[in-house]
Amino acid sequence: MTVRSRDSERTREAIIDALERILTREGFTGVGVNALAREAGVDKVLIYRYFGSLEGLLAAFRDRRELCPRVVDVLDEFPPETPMSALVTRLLLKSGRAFRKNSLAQELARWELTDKNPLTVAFSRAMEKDELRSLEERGIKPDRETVAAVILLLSGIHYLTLRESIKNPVLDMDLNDPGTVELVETVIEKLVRGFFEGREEVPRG
Amino acid sequence: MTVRSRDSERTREAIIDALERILTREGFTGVGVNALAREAGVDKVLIYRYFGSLEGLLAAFRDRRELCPRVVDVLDEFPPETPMSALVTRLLLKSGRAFRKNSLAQELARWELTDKNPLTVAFSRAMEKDELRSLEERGIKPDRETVAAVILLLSGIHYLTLRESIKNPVLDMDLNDPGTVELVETVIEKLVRGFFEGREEVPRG
DNA sequence: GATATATATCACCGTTCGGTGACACCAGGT
DNA sequence: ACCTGGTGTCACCGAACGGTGATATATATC
Repeated sequence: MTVRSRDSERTREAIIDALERILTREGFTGVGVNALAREAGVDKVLIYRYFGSLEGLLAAFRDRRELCPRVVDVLDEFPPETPMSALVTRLLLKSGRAFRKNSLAQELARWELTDKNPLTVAFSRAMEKDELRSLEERGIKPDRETVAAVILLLSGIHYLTLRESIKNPVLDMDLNDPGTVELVETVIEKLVRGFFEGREEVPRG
Repeated sequence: MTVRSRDSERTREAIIDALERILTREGFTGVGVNALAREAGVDKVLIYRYFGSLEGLLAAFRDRRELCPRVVDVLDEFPPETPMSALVTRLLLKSGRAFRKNSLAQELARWELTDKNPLTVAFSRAMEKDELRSLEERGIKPDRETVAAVILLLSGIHYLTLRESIKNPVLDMDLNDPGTVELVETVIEKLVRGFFEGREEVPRG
């Protein structure tokens, strides 16, 4: 065989890239030292050498890749007096759309539901806290119930997306159909609006 | 080795039982012909003989086991004039609690998010349609938006449950803590109530 | 140029995987 | 007694898995 690049940093990147490709293409079930080495065009011993173990590689991936797209800038277009319900609705829709377009994030979410490792844990943290940070950075400090509502709805969106992307959609709800997406988004909007309207009447549970 | 029971029906059951045990104990990643045969105390060739393939075994499991607990009888305690929002809320909470107690259903849900086979497809169908049938059997014909709302919230509940049962809870929300459960259930109740209140004002979208 | 070190390759280990062919056994009917 | 068909056991296959030790080679230093 031809001798390879002899540049350890390049090799590391090649392996991390391979992980990203395999994860996106085949999902977490395809992730293994042999498959990774094959995909990277590299001997598998280098994975152990540079990352210690598969877990180490996952940690390196976590540290060098953006795991989920930021949605912080979503709310800038809204004037400061925009009501909470509109903000939250907008946040959920935008976040859901971004998730639907991001195969890597979907595979990570799938993995995080089945396995616990440095990568999935980090992904969880990043994914969930990002949404809330985008609110808090604007001085909005959501209470526990609001946080729970956002998390619950976002989780539902993720669930439907994952089921759809494996071609086993929930109740034949095809999220590729614009009409279905509109339906779901309408429902989200109504749920959120009703939630906040109810809370204004009863500010303390 | 000692000669085995020589009762094909018993053997079939033993294999199906082994599948149920492995699934409950180790999840879908532990399901394979070798592991199944080992667990059942049976030669793996019998799996192929009696079920044709692993897929065939999954189909047999689907046909002979109750995949998810029925919640049809949940609503009987309610008088017929009970408002929709109360019915739906009650349905979601009951269904969520049942799911949280049912390890097998959780593993099937996990599987169904990652793989598509006769068992996961059947589980999906059973799980989702069961909730709606329990409404329809009472003459309640929910419209598309209500269906979507129920599905979305139920999906969220499942997501949180799966994350919690793998000890990677969403945003440190521990569903074993009664307070957290109460919080989530309160939020569900408020979301649903607000949803239906908003709809009464605007019956046509 | 010789040496040392980092780098990459190769060969191999034991295990598990999905899958198959050959054989042993027991029960039934004829 | 003899065959037949259903049943269970065993041995084996090629492939892929995670993991490791020994070896070649390029580059940097002296």
